[in-house]
Amino acid sequence: MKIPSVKGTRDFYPPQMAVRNFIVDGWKAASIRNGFVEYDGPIFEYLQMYQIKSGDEIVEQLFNFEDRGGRLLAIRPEITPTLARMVNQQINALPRPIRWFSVPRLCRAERPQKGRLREFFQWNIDIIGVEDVLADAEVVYCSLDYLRSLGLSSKDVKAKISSRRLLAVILMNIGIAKDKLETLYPILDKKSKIPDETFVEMLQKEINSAQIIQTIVKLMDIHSVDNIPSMVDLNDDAQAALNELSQVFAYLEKMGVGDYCRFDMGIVRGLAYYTGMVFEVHDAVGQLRAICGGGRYDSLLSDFGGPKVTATGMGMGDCVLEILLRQKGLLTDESLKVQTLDYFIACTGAEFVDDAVALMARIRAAGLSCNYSYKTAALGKQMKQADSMNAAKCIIVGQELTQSNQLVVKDMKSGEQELVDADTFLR
RNA sequence: GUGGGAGUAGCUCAGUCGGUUAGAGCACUAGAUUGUGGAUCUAGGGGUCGGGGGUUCGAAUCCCCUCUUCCACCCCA
Repeated sequence: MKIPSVKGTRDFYPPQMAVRNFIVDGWKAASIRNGFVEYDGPIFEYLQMYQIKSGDEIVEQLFNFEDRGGRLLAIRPEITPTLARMVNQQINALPRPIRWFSVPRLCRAERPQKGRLREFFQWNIDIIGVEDVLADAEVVYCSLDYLRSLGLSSKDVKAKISSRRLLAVILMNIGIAKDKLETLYPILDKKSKIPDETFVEMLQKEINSAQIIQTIVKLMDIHSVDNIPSMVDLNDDAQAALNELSQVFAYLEKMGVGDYCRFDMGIVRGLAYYTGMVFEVHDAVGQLRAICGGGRYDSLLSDFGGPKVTATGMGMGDCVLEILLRQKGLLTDESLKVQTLDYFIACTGAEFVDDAVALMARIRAAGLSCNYSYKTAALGKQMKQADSMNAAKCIIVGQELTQSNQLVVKDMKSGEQELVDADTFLR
């Protein structure tokens, strides 16, 4: 009986594993050079943890089960609640600021589609305990630093940045009632996916004033915070929020990634818990879903029973990223090389197997990678194997050993070979 | 959860007005090549045509159900 793989999961055969490692290794390297340290938690938690942050509707979107002790558990669909729990548990002992990263394997019981599977990896970085918007800028920078290191330029990807706080005060400044905000957010968030007429129609259902709608439409089209004051009369609250976001852009400019970044009021993000800057990185064409997203969430720790501590962070999944990298041809042969070897040992007859095995052990003990063929048949076959394993060098153990105690060492790239004394080799 | 496209060898696919023993390229294995790799040539293995049911003398082909996958919605932490 053949059992298929489960819907929305992937098997990582060596070539796919090479891609995954390429992505994950890059994430870790970027985290470390940006001054983050790694953490991880369990892959399942109490179901309740996810209900706290996302409500009861979330239950049907994650994999949950009851253990033999009657505990209601869920496989983690995100790691932020775990982070909040872990930080809260040791909040007084942890030196601040907390700059942590993780690359958790996550599961969500959603219908799979392009760029979204039921099991995936997600890079998370978070800075906890820094109120300055410099931390927000750093989170954006870190994401872009990674993408840039892969060879993605500002023509390939764009960081669209906004601010929940600014959005709220601007909308109220132009005459939107506070209790209308929550119904408007999803509409603004959809703007980039729908025709302009549809956008206006949706606004008309919520807003009576044609002038206010007109102002919103205009605001949605601007891509620099500098243009906002000329379009809206700002009160002190709004001016403060604007200054804050301007500072984020100023920092990003200083960090050298200003050309990747632009203001976009259409970035709202689904989660209600964002309190300040929010951002998403998209492919420049806008054909894929977001590559990454994040923002400031100042009440998350307190939602999980901890103190009110400010935080900002970002998550980036591997699915969309891989699609983009393939589209841009950035998964090179070098990055996808499944195996490389320092040495491959070929021997020309069964009488040399003992010598070859001893040599193999000596090379491996020296910390170098080495492989050999289980068959001593045709030398050509063994050379072929050496080639397919990407061996840098091939050692031929044969008559030279009995005649003059020498090994043939062949450089597979140049094709040149030399005779080396067997006793002094690697010693 | 809703709607649409697709499923034939490990991969990419051809093959349907229903008809003999289901094909190609790539990949894999072996040989040409028993002391020299990437190339070439030759041969071979590998398929219950996604699964189940139905129509029929006869189904990869037509019908129904189901599973998987892709795409668009819902949602997106």
